[in-house]
Amino acid sequence: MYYTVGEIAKKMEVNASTIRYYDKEGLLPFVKRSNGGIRMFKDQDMGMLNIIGCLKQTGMSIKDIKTFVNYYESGDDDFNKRMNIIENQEKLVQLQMENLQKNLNMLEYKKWYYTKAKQLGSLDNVEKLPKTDIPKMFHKFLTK
Amino acid sequence: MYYTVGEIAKKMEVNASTIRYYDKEGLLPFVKRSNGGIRMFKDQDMGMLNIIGCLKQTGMSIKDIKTFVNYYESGDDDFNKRMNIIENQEKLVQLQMENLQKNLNMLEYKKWYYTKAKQLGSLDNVEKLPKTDIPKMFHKFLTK
DNA sequence: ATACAACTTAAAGTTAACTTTAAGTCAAGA
DNA sequence: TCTTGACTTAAAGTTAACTTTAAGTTGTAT
Repeated sequence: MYYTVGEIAKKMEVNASTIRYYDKEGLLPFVKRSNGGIRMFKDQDMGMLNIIGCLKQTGMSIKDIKTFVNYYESGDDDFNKRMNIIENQEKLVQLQMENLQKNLNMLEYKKWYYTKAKQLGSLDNVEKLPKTDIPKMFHKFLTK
Repeated sequence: MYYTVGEIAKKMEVNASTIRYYDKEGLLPFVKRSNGGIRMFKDQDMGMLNIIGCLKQTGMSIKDIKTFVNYYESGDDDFNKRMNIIENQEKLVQLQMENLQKNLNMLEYKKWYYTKAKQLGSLDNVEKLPKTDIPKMFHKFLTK
């Protein structure tokens, strides 16, 4: 069972031209062609397409994804290189999540701030609140 | 107490030219100038700089941050607009985190996969494993 | 008063990751 | 066989968010 570039694009929820671009950049060396030159994706290719999508969604550049893909082409003999890339990416994702969590806390603070401003009638009145009236979790966001 | 563009850039861990670019794009209408034209940042400005940094780090475009900032300039009278932006951004951040978590799970699967390949001697041997030998949490990543 | 590091602007340059265009080819159905 | 929608490539275009450059100004320290 084979899939065309358009079918794969739909599955991956990207533009077909994006898939062609990835191919041109060397991310899809495993994709075979028909006699007429049409790309023929196999079910078996989905594993690689998914990991490529995963690396892309977690911020890896096309260039670095290419490096990763090329370790596959060079055979079965060294899992460590691929493993290192995966483990490093895992650490990067954890950092991204920690950073997002910090930013989420800041947004929570701003929400509290505006809610309080509505209650008290103005932003100035929130600024005048004693520190004891500000939830402890928000103290780190105070500028003065 | 005033800070120059360079001092603020250091605090925010960005290039000074980035701050100037943000100013040019209308993100910093609250920054006053000296008679000679030098930007003078106040401690009081840090709150806005921090929320700008937060919105930027969570993926908001310069254009949309500008919209948010402009609600401040238009005064104290409508917290709802700012609140809506903050709440919407919060939802976006939650989606980002959920997405990162899914990708982290995929990376975990790949790590398991390579570890297993090392144990069994080849990638093919991992492919041959019966489903019962694959942790349940990874079943969703199986392509066949 | 002079030096000099850091500031100023406008404009041009950079980068990554697509996206579009143009001109043509493939392959499945009527 | 013909039509037609989806495929092909190479090359040019787009976008956002900076970053650099050039030429000049400011302000602090000696």
